[in-house]
Amino acid sequence: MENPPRTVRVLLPLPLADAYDYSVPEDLDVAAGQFVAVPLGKREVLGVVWGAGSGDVAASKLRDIAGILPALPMAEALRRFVDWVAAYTLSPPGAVLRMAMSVPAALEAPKTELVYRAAPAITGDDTALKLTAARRRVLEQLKDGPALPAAELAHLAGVGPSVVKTMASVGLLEAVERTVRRSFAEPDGRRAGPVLSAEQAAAAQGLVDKVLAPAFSATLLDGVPGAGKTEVYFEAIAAALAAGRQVLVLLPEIALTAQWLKRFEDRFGALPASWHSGLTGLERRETWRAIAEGRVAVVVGARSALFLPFANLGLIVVDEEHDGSFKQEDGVTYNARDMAVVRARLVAAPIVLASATPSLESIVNVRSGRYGALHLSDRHGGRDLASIAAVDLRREPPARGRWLSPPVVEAMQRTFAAGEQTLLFLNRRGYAPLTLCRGCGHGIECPQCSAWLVEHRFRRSLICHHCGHSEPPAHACRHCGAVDQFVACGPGVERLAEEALTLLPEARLELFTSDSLLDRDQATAAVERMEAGEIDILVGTQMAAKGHHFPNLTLVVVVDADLGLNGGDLRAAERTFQLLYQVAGRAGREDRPGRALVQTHVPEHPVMQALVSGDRDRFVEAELRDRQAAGMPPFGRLASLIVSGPDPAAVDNVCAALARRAPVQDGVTVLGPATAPLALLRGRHRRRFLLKATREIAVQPLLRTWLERIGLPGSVRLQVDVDPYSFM
DNA sequence: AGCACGCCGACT
DNA sequence: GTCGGCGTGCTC
Repeated sequence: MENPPRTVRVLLPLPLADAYDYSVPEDLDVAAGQFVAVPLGKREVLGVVWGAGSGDVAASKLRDIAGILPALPMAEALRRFVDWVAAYTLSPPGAVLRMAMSVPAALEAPKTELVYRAAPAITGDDTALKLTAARRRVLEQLKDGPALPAAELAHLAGVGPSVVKTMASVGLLEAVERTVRRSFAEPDGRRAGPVLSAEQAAAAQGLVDKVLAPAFSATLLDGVPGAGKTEVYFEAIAAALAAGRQVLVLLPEIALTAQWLKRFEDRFGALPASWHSGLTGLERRETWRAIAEGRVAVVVGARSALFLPFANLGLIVVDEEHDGSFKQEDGVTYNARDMAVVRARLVAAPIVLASATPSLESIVNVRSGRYGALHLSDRHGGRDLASIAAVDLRREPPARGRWLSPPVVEAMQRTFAAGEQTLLFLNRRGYAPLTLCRGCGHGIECPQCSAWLVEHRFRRSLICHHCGHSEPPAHACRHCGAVDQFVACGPGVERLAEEALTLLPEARLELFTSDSLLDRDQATAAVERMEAGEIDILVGTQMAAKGHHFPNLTLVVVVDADLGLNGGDLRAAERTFQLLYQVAGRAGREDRPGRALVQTHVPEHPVMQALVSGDRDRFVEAELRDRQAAGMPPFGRLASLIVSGPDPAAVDNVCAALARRAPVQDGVTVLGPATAPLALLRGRHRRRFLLKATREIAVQPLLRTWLERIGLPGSVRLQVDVDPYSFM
């Protein structure tokens, strides 16, 4: 009797609702986690065996698995992580799997090369075969060393390539096929670390204990800038390395700098593997494989590194854990910091969340006992925190058409005269955020978004910061036809640079933005010029503020501290405080505290008060009270829905259907539909709903029921964002 | 995500 | 008359 066909569920890296069943040919031996090739429609795609067949599709529809890929199977913990993230974010599991299969080339058989070794029965003093001097040198070379490729062997033995070939053909050498593997430098966890202060040593020991446990734990490492958080978590990394476990360090992309890598190399004698958008295809493939095979011990990367196939993960570190860029906003919307905690739990490993300005979420998690906490209150090098002063723009406004107030100008002049460096910080790219026509008063708008086009003089174009649309600067107004009547309104970093140069024409000034520094190398070079004192004034966006320490930087000017407070979303105050505190912390050097001048129209605002007084805790308490009173995160839960489409009527229809079926339940509030602040984005009209729930209520089942039977016309998209950060 | 099928404008 | 534009829908 014939066996019934075996079937398995195969998850495909596509945004399908669920895994598909496939039948398994007799001659294949499949196990959960294996990467397989399967037919899908007319093509063949790669997927992962997710488990036993579900049986809920007709046997006649089933197709055979085409083959098993010669790659290590995906570990169960990673498969469970994919399912977990999908369920939490309400994404199709395949869309999450896609992030865990970002390097399909790494699943193919690795390249091989022929290497040569001495044939077994032959030794260097066998005289039966013609052992010329050249041949003897070749065998000598192989005597104690590894097998080698022909070219390398010939070179090392000082013979021509033909000698090796002939030796192989007469049986003196034996060719073996070997897979080509890039080797990775091995950071040394046993190297002596720096001398730590008593406080640092105690915190480090706390983390080391967690690593040695080894079990899931989450610890918030909270320390003022300069307190040596990095040195402390490096000790945890050292312990993990010594225990033979892998380590993942997540950094915001922008903080993944040459300076951080150098500190790591100084401590461990080798660079970690880094994982970021700038890797080439080959680098990705080799790194991915080496991580899966456990040949890479430490990976530092941006949020996408969270989905790498670690063989033996023993520690996760999330540095700058408060940073908003851990939240992915497109595709699967997930927060890499929060999901990192989940991944740590699934592999039973400790996680360290480090920050000088922890998120309110993490602070509340510490208070509720879910996370442990370690505090560093001293600045290790004896360097004092910069003194922060607010400049009241209402009392001391800049000159007309200028953006720097008199006290700031004076401070810049003094700093320059003293041979020290200034950072002008303005979180706004380009020359001017708005271009108006004097003739009719119309601003130049993006044709596909409800947003102004930002003038970029550096790139000679008007650019939409939301969709990337760019057009040449106009001469005639499209509305009234007036020629050359355009006027730039408001400052961007480029305009600020112009002003700074009119104030200090002899100063060496550089722009530090993603527009002027096009890649990692250029950014590194600019940092090096700044470190070497070849720059007097650095004008930059937050790119300049994160992940760098400049020893001769003594003046930091926050040109528009109110910028982040506008719009007034949930996290505006928290985010502004974190950013400005971090920027201000750039000022100061070993022998002298720096100054930070914060230009604001609202010096009485709690954020400014907290910055000036240095009283972070009071600010945090006030903010927590407000959030609790409003039932907002971290005390309540939020999920946002964005309905978008090219046809506003179709979008409104979907919104009406959603509004009719909105959940009605104690502890749950649904706000909307409302026109999104970015009402038009890439030609799509957008409406928002916001679901607010108390902390005990899981929003996912609620959302699933709500959205279950909402029909979407093809052109209308519905985007779900659990724990939203952006309210645009 | 692809790749088909499908129904309306500019070409041989 | 067809070639082809991308809207809509399916893939175990």
